[in-house]
Amino acid sequence: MMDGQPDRPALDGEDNATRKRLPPAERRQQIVDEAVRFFAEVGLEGNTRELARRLGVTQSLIFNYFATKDDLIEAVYEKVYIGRLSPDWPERLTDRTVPLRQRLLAFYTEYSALIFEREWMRIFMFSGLAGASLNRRYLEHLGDVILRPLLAETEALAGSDICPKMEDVWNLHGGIVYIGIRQHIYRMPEPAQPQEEIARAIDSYLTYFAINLDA
Amino acid sequence: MMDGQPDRPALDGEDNATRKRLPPAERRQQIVDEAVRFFAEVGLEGNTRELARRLGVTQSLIFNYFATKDDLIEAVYEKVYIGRLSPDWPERLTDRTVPLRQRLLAFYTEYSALIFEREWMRIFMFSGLAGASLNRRYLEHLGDVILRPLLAETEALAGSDICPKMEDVWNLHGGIVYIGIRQHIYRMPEPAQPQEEIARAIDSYLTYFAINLDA
DNA sequence: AATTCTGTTGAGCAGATGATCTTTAAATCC
DNA sequence: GGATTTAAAGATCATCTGCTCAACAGAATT
Repeated sequence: MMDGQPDRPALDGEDNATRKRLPPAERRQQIVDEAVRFFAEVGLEGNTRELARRLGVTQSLIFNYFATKDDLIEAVYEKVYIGRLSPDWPERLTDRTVPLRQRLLAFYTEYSALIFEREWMRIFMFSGLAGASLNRRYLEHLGDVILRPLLAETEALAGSDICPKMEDVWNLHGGIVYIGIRQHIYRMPEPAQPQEEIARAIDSYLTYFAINLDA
Repeated sequence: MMDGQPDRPALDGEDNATRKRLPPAERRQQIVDEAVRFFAEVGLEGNTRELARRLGVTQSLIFNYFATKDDLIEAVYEKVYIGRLSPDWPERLTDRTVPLRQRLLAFYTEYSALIFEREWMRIFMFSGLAGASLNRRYLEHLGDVILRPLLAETEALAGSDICPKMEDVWNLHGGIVYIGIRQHIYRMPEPAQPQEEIARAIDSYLTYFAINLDA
């Protein structure tokens, strides 16, 4: 710093009292939480000084909790990826006492509520572009525990002469995810009825395989 | 530079002869071309020294052709975005002497050949994340000149009681584009039969509106 | 109240990065 | 062939950025 100004700026309001001497676990989490917001906004190349400014702490403090910036980013990944895929979905998706359409609606209603979130969408995209293996692993996992079972359910009910394939399930999934991409990556206006949009995508999928929407 | 090494590194083979004193227009284009490849690979925050190294020129030369790095990025956008949407598609998509399925297949075959390209896909995504207005403008344009006409064509042929909406067209489009995203952003393995995948997405779309696939 | 412990700060380093400017040398003109 | 023009190189600046470390001060312990 040229002018001798320390890295720690004037605090912007609110947390003037809470700023000092937090229990390490709490401070660490505070840093990760803010880092998620920050990196989601500006990208993973956002600098640690700006992040520190937003936290109302010095930049050096961050390196007290994370040896390197990459470690911090790793913690951000963890925070963002963990728990995104609820483990009970595979079971609920294959519960044949419930109509398939209803299962699909339930799943994509919950799932879209989880992922149509600016922070998740953008960090997922940033990390994907950066080549993080987490993305591929996440998608492979999704393919295994959600989409593949879904294909089996479709096969079990398919009435037409068209044989369901994995690509069809990916197409259903992609069409729905693209709603979130348009909104949060390209910042297009939020759709008026995202729920209905999802429902129509599901109906289109089911209709293609001549599956009755009521069962 | 600590060791007095100039910014210009040893040339990597091939262009040892062509390296000097090109006509300005040619050099400028050479820089933009390489910048597209480079930024597509590492992101828009890729540094100019590395870019210069790849070009086999000094870093300062780049600033002889572009006042700022932002100007260079602007030129990259131009190069990548220009001509991506062929002006004769709106006409061909509305040519009702051809079956709609055939028109859709022709369009998405050509369009996917254009956009399922790593450079385009990634620069489009990088610029979208960076908040470049070009993205939104491009998508709005696409909506106006491609998707909206497509909706009209669908309406004209729709046989079922379901009224086609713009969201349905976006869903078709999104599902197809997502194939490219999976491949080039998340680096999933290339689909075995992208053409067939596209055809099935189109058929699913048409079937939903009870449109005969042959007309 | 004095001491110890430790979360936090302040100052600064080394290397990276966008940008500038003087100098060099390849091509063109006379 | 010498002078002129102008791409391109070389050197360097100011700032930024990840990271380090000694010093400080708030809280717990005795």
